[in-house]
Amino acid sequence: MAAERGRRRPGYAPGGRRDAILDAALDEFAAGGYNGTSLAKVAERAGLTQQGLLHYFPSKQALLVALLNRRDEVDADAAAEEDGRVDLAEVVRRNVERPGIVQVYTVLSAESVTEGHPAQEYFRDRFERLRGEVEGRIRKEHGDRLPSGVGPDEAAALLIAAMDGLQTQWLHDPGAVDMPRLVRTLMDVLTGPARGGKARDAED
Amino acid sequence: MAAERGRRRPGYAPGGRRDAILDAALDEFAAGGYNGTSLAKVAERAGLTQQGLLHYFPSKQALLVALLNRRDEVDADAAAEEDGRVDLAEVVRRNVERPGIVQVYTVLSAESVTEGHPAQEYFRDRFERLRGEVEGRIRKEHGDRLPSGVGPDEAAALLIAAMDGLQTQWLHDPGAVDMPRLVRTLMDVLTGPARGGKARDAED
DNA sequence: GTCTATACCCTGATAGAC
DNA sequence: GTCTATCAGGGTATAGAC
Repeated sequence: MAAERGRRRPGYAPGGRRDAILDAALDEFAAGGYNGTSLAKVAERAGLTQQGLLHYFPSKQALLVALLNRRDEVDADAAAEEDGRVDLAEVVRRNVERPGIVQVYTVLSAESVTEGHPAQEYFRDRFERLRGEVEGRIRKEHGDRLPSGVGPDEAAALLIAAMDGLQTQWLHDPGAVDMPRLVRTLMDVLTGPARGGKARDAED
Repeated sequence: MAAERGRRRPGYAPGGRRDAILDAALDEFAAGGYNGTSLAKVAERAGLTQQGLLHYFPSKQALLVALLNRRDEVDADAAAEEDGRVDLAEVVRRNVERPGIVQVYTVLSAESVTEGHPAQEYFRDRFERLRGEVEGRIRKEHGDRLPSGVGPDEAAALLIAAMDGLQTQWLHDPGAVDMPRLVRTLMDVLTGPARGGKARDAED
């Protein structure tokens, strides 16, 4: 389902040029943002020239869009594997091991609020979809009103916001915030006192 | 206290060139980020040439630093007026009226996690200071352990994170999230059931 | 499919006239 | 204090050889 997009997709297999370029773009956009990264840098990391890169992606903007779409496909595949669940605590645990991914996401989601940024629509839609998914999951698990008195829609927006904000703090100073623990804490507090399975493991 | 910095500060008064340039830089950095903004654009908005601008600020980096420092002074003055309190709910209420300010902050705080960004140190320090201030305020008002069982340090990191994350969502889609309401909700939930003065006003 | 060559514009910054 | 002139470099993108 997430596997076909264009007609034939030249070189999607591992080792394919297209994917190598997208990998390089991910690293470079993470390191410098979209505006701060040149096609030449991406190309060099992928092992070809800037003009060679433009054979696969006709413009810098197209490269960014392709990168974001690929991310969605990977996520969709992963979600399918674990049966459609959206376990935020698990997402956070994984993210701590992948600072690169976290950094592209953090940088691009903020950079894209600027005028005419090519990822504007992407992130607006993504936030909307994400809020809906998390809200639905909360509603299914805890009902239409959480014990804390908070609505599932509010809890969803707050959880997503906190995760993003914590990522920014964490990227600036990885030792300063314990993301998995804090997200766990917030979930516990939102979903009400001593509810939703095993609460905290450690005592403090 | 926050009023002197250099020796004499040429033209700090309203109408002063220096301040006009910083105002322009604020708007332009908000619209395009640091990397996405040229000195020429800032200069044009301020009503002089790029080279004229460089007479006041020797480099683009110096301009950014000056901008961030001025923001701190303004904040410090404002905080002094209301007697050192850090009322987050009030901050959010005000921010909704100033999308420009919110946008520079959001864009720059994320952009500055990139390699070699000139505002890295500024934001790392700012987050650290902010966490400390909010934690201290919570501790003074609610004690060393909140009724919810959450520590003041955790609550501080979460509140700041949620505010920043909500700003990003809000900038992408202003109608999608009610920032003041959501922050209020989070504060209530963190500080425990029906504590901390008047809880929610509306019923729903 | 990948390269060289190159067009064309924008960038931050310097030198120096007025 | 502000401008014109200018530099050296880098940006995206196109044309066309191989």
